[in-house]
Amino acid sequence: MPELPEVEIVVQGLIEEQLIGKKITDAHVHWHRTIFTPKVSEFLRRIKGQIIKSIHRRGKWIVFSLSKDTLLVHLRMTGKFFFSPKNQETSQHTRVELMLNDGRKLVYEDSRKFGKWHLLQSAEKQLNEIGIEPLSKEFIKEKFQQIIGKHSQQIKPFLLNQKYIAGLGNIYVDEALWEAKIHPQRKVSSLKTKEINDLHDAIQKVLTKGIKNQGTTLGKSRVNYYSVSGRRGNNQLKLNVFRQEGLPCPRCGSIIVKTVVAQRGTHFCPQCQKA
DNA sequence: GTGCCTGTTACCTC
DNA sequence: AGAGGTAACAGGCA
Repeated sequence: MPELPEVEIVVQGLIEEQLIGKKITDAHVHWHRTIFTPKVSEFLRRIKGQIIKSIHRRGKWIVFSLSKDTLLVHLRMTGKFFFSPKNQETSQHTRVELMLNDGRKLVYEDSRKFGKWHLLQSAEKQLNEIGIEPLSKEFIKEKFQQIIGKHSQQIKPFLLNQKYIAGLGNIYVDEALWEAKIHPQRKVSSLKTKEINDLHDAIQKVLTKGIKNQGTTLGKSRVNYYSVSGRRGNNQLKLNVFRQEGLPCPRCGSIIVKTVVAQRGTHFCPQCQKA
C-alpha cells in the first residue's frame, strides 16, 4: 500500500484528528511481532504515560516524537491508522491500540502483518540509513546526479532502494519512469545528464500529484489504502501506466505493457520508453 | 476450491 | 556490487 504520498496523507490525517498533545494512557498489542523493538512487555511499560509531541514523515516512516522516546511506524503493505471510541470492540485485523486521554483510541490495523513498530530512545540510526527526501529543498538536480553516480544497477530497483531516495515504491517509480521516458531496465550508469534531470523532475511531479490527489487507493477492499478518516485516495484515477496494461499510452497511444523487473510488476510504454 | 497476484523489506546465495 | 530467489502474511481475484 503506502508510499510517500500515502504516508504523507496519513500523517496529515493524524494531525488533523488532533493527536498531538494527547497522552497515551495505555496500550494493547494483539499481534506481538508488530512490535519490532523493544520486547512487547517493555514497549507497554515504556509507552504508557507518554505524550505525543509531534508527528512527521521520513521516507515511508511515520515518526512520532513522544515525551521520552521516538515511535517509528512502517505501514509496509496494509498498515493503517484510525480513531475509535475507547470502548469500541477490537476488529479482526487490529494489531495495536493506543488508548488516549480524550476518550478515544488510536487503532493500528494491518491484515498482512508486515508493518513494524519501533519504540526507541533515538531514531537517528534508522532514519540516517535512508536516502534523501525527494520533495525537500536539498533534492536538487546536481545532488541527484551525484546520488546516481555510476551505479551499474537497473534504474527501477535503484529507485526502489530506500537508501538512495526515500519514499518511492512500485507505483510512483513506474509513473516517474514513464514521465521521464526512461525504460525501467536501463542501467543507471547509461543515463545521460538530460535524462537524470528529467527523472528528477518526474519524481517530484508524480509524488506531488499523488499527495494532491490524496494518495492512491487500488481495488475496493478494506485492505487497500485509506486515510485516517477513512477516505479513499483519488490518484488511482490519474495513473498513466501503473496497472494500465493493454490500454493506450496517454502520450503516444501505443499499448502499455506489463513485465517483471526485479521481481516487481512493471508497467511501461514500449514506444516512449526504449530499452 | 485452486492457484496466482499484491502497494514492502530483509535475508540468502551466486 | 548486484541479480535473483525466498520469506514474512492474508485476502482478492480469475
